Amino acid sequence: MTQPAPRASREESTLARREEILRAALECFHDLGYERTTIDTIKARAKVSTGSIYHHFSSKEQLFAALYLDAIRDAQAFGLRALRQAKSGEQGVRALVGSYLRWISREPKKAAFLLTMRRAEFMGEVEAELEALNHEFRTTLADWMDQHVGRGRLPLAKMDVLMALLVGPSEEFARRWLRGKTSTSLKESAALLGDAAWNALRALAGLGDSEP
Amino acid sequence: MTQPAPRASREESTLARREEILRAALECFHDLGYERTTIDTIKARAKVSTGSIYHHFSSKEQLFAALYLDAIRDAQAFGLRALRQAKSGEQGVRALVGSYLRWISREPKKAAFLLTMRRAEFMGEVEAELEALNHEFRTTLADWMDQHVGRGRLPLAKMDVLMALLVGPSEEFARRWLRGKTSTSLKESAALLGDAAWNALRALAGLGDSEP
Amino acid sequence: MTQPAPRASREESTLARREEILRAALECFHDLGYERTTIDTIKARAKVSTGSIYHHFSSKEQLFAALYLDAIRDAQAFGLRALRQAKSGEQGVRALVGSYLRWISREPKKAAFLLTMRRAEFMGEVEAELEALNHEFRTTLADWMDQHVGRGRLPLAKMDVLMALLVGPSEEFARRWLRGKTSTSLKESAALLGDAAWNALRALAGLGDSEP
Amino acid sequence: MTQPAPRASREESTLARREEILRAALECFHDLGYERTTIDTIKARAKVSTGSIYHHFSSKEQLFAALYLDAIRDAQAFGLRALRQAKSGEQGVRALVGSYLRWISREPKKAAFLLTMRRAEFMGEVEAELEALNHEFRTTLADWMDQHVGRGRLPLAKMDVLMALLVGPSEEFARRWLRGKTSTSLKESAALLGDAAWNALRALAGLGDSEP
DNA sequence: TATGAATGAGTCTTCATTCAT
DNA sequence: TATGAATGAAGACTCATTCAT
Repeated sequence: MTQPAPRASREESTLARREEILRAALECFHDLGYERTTIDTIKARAKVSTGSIYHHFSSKEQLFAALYLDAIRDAQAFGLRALRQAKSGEQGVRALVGSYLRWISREPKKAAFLLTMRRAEFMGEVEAELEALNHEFRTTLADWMDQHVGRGRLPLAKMDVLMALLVGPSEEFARRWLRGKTSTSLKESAALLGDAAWNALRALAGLGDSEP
Repeated sequence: MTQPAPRASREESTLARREEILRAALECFHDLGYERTTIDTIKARAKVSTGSIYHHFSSKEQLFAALYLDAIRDAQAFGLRALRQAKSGEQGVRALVGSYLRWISREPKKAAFLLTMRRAEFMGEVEAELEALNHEFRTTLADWMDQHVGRGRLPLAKMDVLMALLVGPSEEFARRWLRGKTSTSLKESAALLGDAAWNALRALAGLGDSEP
Repeated sequence: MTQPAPRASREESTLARREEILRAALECFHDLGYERTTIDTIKARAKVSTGSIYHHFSSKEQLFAALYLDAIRDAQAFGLRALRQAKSGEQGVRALVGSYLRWISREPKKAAFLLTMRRAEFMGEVEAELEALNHEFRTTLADWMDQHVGRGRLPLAKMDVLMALLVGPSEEFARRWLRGKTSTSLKESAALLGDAAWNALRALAGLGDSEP
Repeated sequence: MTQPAPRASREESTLARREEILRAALECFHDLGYERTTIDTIKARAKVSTGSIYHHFSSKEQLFAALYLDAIRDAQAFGLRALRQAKSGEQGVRALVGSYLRWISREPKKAAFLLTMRRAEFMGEVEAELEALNHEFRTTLADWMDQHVGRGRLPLAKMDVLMALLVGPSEEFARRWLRGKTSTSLKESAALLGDAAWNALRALAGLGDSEP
């Protein structure tokens, strides 16, 4: 049932090396930005050889894109997990906002990557995967809303704005928090941002002040 | 007897050339991104010489930063003008949101620059000016709130979150709109985003459903 | 007999400007070297405009060459004056060495220029003048030797070596002194260097220990 | 069973490439001067890539400095070897002068580099090594003098001047010879320059006409 | 797979020089 | 004559990428 030891160890170390490169690259991009980060910078931080980086990633842009995908996958998984466990509409919205902020505080570098380093030009190679992720997220969210908020209550035309109202404030606040420009902590802001998200949703869905 | 013409023409053409470079650079950065835009690209689009670009801007990064400052100055001026003309709190908040969205639809490239191209690494040289602009904006907004919403109603600790609630949704929506990913137009979204901003402010300030 | 004032003042100021540029350029080249000195550096130090520099000198290389000529003319004039006043061979040789060292201590930057900054590649434009200066110096010196040391005592074949023996040590010492690498002062060294020059000349000329 | 060949070949070729670059650069600098030599010139003459030059040397200036160090190391080693083999003071001084001139005739380009191309501005990066070389040379020479000329006969204060008297004439003569401005050959001049050096040393040390 | 020397196209930037005012 | 903005050729240098070992 166990795999032959040597082979596993080879694969493990290979995987570990790939992870190490990703980790180092994330730090470099975060600290220096895309253009000030060179393959040499990453090589030095990851303590691997140039060739090793190119063995795992086909180009600098692709490495960047891989990190972006990684971050978005992480954040979405975190959010969806919270949503699925929620019993009511209100609880779900608050959980979504809260878990997003919690993820940001746990993975500030990934979050900074997601929120401030997007490079549309580099996404070409991973666009399909990116689309798939976003589609799944939006579909899941829409389904959940149908169930918990009421089918048909949110016309498609308003979905765009709704998304912006749900995540916009959290992302904007997080962006400022990541720059160290807030006096409020992420945790403190979670309740207020959750309130606002829920209120906005209620208003948009034309619900009364309280759910029956 | 005075000779204003020649002198003015030299100064004018000098200024014009600077503006032309900025305009061309904005387009290039917008269309190609920072790293795919070369000085040669800008030079060709602005129809100036390499040296001329470096006569007006000390580096590619500084040119980028100048554009960023330009955009932020533009957007803030637009928003503050709307705010100052407002007679009531509600009107002011709606005007702020509305005018911001209107500015975005009028200057989509500057807006894209502001919302999607920020490069913290490049701001070093203009950080002071950037700080000054932001400080003035926040101060003006806070003063206005004191007057129209009620002094003391918005504790400082909540200002961070309030700002995020006011502009976050508009910016998030605009980001998606600029990417062509929305089915709603900016204009249509303005009312909903204005509602939401005003509701969020009311909730945060603990105001009742209607202002007396 | 006097020239019209305005004209004189114009010419004077023009000359003064030229001198000012030369002075500034000498300092810049001395402090920074040729390639680290830009026209802008000189312009800033001389407090003149770019155009003004090009009004007086046709190129950076020519300005450099002008300074070189200036320095060599200065040094030679100084040396020849001393030589002409000498009554005997010994006195002449010592005076030559001594006055050279004195000039170096008075004009250390010009001396450094002469001794450490020669750029053969740049001398093209002033080669003729340079040749003329050197020819005159060598001729005068040879004539003087004929008179004071004895016609025919110094075969032409040995003139090369003689020149090296007369000025080589002083220049080598001066080079080190200019770099601040000597513990002896120029003044202290003058007597020893004068002795050596005279001894070397005597030996080469096959003279006895003392002149009759 | 061992595989020394491939590994050695990699190292060898790496070293060889570095040497090749140095050789080509020496020729280029010699023929064209520093500023008229471009990296492209060197690359063409050495038949290597631009990147390879920068793999071995961090900048054009540093490449220049490396050549300077190389030349000085070469010349000093040559001189010191001659000195060490000498049995007496006189023989040593003559050997030093003679071997120096012989080195110059064998390595005229390196010698020209040393004697006419020094750029103090570029030495920053190799200053320590330069100091070390010069210190070793002077120390060795001083020790040798102590043994062969007589301890204490040469007060430190005169060492500066002595050095200038020993090498100044040879260097000055060589400079003119390298420019093709001498009618005497290096070889012919060696005897005269050796005589003069020895006489100057004797005079400075206060020795009589002949060593006992 | 790993390594790191080699590559060379591509860029930013500099700076001597010109010239309209 | 003086000015300094404009020019653009030229150059140093970088750095992603390749590939022989």
